[in-house]
Amino acid sequence: MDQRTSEDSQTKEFDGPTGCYIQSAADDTHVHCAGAAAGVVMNHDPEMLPGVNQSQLVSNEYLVGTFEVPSDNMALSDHQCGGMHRRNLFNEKARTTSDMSPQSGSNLRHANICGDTYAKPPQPSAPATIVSCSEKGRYSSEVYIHDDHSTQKTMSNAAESSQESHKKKRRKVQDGDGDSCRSCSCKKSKCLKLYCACFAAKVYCSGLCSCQGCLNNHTNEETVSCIRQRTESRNPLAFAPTVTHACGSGSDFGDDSNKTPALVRHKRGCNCRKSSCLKKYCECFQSGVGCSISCRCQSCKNSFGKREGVLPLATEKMEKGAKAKGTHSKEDKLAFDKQHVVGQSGDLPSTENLFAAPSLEPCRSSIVHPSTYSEPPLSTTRCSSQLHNSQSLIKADILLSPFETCAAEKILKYNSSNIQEVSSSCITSIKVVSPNKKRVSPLHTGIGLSPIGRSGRKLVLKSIPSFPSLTGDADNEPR
DNA sequence: GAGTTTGAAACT
DNA sequence: CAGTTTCAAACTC
Repeated sequence: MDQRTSEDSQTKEFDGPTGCYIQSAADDTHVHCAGAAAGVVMNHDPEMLPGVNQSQLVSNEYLVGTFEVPSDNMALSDHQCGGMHRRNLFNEKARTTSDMSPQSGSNLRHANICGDTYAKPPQPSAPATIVSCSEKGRYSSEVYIHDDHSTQKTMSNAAESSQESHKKKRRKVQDGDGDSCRSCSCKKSKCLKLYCACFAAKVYCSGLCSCQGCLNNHTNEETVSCIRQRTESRNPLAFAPTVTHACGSGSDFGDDSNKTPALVRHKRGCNCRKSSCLKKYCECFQSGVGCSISCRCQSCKNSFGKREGVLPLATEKMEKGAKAKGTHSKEDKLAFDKQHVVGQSGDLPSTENLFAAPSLEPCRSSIVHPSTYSEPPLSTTRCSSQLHNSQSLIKADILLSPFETCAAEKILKYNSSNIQEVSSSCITSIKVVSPNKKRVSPLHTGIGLSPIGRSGRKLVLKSIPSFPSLTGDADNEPR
């Protein structure tokens, strides 16, 4: 039965943020994506490109073809795979082992086992998928990925064992300390939304994952790239690290050694209501950092530092002085925070504004684990090179880069021309723990190093337009 | 291991 | 932009 013709065997989902259609069918896998960098026609849907053999199509960059993999050998190394990253593998549809015909050609699989996608477990409910991306006609190329049934079949063994250890793996992974151990268990998002920890971390899903219908793999580079761009265009901070370490003294740990340094905070903060920021539901807690004024949590009891523990820099020093005399109640602190934040925001962007700017992106990439970060880091040199004088610095500070915020501070402080030195030491993201980037709260300051706060001097930032999209404006910046 | 809870992300 | 829904991880039993 050709399930592609069956209406009830298909589901189509329009991915609003990405502008893509993800269409699922019970029997086939299609990725149709007019992606940003597409220009690649891979293994095709024979219905769409009749007469073209799956192995005949060659991408612009990689050979697209098939190769044989023994059914019990799922762990070819990336080296073994060579450059054949783009291959027609989709694990979407888990086939029962009874469907397999090892004696036939079905054990000659189109397997995407390169790199971190090897040994990817099959996707039990995985549907065929069509991803169709179109963005205002920008893209003219398409990517077709035709799922080969045998591909799916061959993965089922791995899937079973993978599913078995799913929970253990998940816990283990998340107890880990880096992207190298990241995994996900996505079932519906196809690992193409920020729900997916791998996608959010800009890494491809790996054999550690137990996701279903995963499209976040080397095979779908174009699709992933397309959707990443979409996601990022919607929220420039979508892939920014959530925990940052602003520049400043390393001794800023406050009085409580159990608390994280005041400058290490979740960039957007959490929004916890019931967990009291004491469970891993809380992104701050999960990241091992205290809550900050950026948070909107209720009943914060974050053991790494309660919400009131971190104030915008404008108030931080004042607060330190206050702490020496005693602690504030939370209500007092909140009132205190609000007062100061509002006071600042009227005249110029708060430091969180600066950090929340899309410009964080260029610098983020430098801190993502290189082995797992799947895209070339954006140039941090660009950021630095923009800072040739105070004027351009300030502009860049707003429009481009978070570490330039710090650079701006120092420059304004010292009127120094050693921008690059400064910027390189400014904001360091210590961990990409929780990839979620939902809110960009413009009015609070969590980790900022506001020059205002230190000197009381009001900078000439208020006339600077709010944050443009990262890609566009950043690219337009003078270099 | 299944079911529930939680809060971020996505959607309307 | 606020409210709602979806999603996957965290958690509980």
